[in-house]
Amino acid sequence: MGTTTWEDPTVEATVATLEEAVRAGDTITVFAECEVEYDGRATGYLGPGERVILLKPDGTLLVHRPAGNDPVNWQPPGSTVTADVADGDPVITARRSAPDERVRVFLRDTYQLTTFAADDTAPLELDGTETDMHEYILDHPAAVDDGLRAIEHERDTPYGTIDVYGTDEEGRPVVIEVKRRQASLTHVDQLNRYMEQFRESNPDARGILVAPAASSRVRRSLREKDLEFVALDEFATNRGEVASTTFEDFQ
Amino acid sequence: MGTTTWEDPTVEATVATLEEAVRAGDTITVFAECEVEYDGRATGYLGPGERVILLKPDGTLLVHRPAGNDPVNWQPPGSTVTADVADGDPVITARRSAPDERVRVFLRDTYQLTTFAADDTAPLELDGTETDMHEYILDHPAAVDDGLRAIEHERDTPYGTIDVYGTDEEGRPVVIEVKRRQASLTHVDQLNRYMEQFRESNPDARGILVAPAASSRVRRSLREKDLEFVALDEFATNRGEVASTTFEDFQ
DNA sequence: ACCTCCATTTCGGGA
DNA sequence: TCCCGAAGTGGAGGT
Repeated sequence: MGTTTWEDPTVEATVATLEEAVRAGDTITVFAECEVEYDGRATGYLGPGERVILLKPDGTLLVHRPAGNDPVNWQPPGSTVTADVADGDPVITARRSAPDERVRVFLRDTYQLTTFAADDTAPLELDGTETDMHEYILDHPAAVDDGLRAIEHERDTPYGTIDVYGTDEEGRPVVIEVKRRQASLTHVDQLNRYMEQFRESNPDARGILVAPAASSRVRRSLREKDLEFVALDEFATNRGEVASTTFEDFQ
Repeated sequence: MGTTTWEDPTVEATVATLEEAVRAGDTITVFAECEVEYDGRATGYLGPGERVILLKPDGTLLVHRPAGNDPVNWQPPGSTVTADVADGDPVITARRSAPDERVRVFLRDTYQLTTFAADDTAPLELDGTETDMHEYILDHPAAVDDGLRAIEHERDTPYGTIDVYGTDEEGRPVVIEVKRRQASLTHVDQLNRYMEQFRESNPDARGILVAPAASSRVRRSLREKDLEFVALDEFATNRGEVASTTFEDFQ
């Protein structure tokens, strides 16, 4: 709790502060002009520019430009972060193995450095995921097919995991693939992969793709493979509305 | 260039500074204890905790916990960011349409706030991508199949784009799907989708999945669909080695 | 705007 | 550890 900030720190102060903050398990930001080098699964180089660098106690390193959702360079959790001097400038190195890769940030001009002993244990509560949709179907099988029953969840097969499994009114096996957003051809592929295998031993099995919507192309592809589509609105997952939800709703 | 920092700003100063910095197009970080509410494609709530909030002039909002590569809450570029007061605390709101969604960050205790007029136009140079692997195959077709020739790149078909296309020693068409990492069942699906269509007019066409490795399940699935697998090491993309690459290599 | 597919995808769960 | 599939995926490129 609480932050400590250095403005325009010297090279020595930057390195010493980074080393100490990493050792202490602080969360750190650095505002600097820098160059970035990455070597691992791919190889990258980013020329000089002004960025925000974020270091976390779990070994995460993020380099953010002034635009874009994703960091321009990064190293995921589990990396080892060190600071030293090269060619008279501070260098932050984040390295990990499995895969063996390394990011190095060359601080050409360090404007500001902040350390922060952050404490955060609150869990993120998230509703409206695909799992929520699975549960909705388990609770309301008729929303997918009249007479659907004997429901099973996350059934493992040699060709992947079936989202929801059951039998229909006539006792035929039903394999259901659930998507929380617009269905695509890859989703048809996925269901088809299960069904090709499943129908070898259950020729009359039905395969149903459940999603809020599907293009005509997806629907055609399903028909060609003798598969079905059921539109189940995403709001079936009980999520709120942007316009009406307020902070108080969570209290 | 240069940063301005406020320590423990008042509620009024926080809101005024945020509004001014957003208007000015600054990149902003806030260290604070906060709660976060999200409503849009899904619905989320994150209880009190100490986090780093990053705001960018393109409308990006990121809320980072002290652990994890990904932000715990975010709003992608294009969002409209505003600051106001609710229940006596500063609130940052980032909203966008298409999809209509909103993130609100309730600052319960603002430790520090920094604004940064960052200038960064350097392009990221990245090698070792899948495109690089395509080019390697075009230059070294024998690495995939002896006698492979008449190579074409990114060949459009009515059912998707084929990574690499050619003919083999016997003149049979060859469709190649390239993956820069371990092949998975979804990659088999993708190649199979092209091949099902392609073989309707070219029954003797070969389909090859090229990747650094593939599980036995993937290999079995390929065999069953009369498709082939060729292991092509990722280092074939000419990328460097972690142990030997230095900053000087880029100069 | 929709669709497709890559990504240094990351992340979580299960075997 | 590997493998598989979801993600509020984001981002790019084409139509």
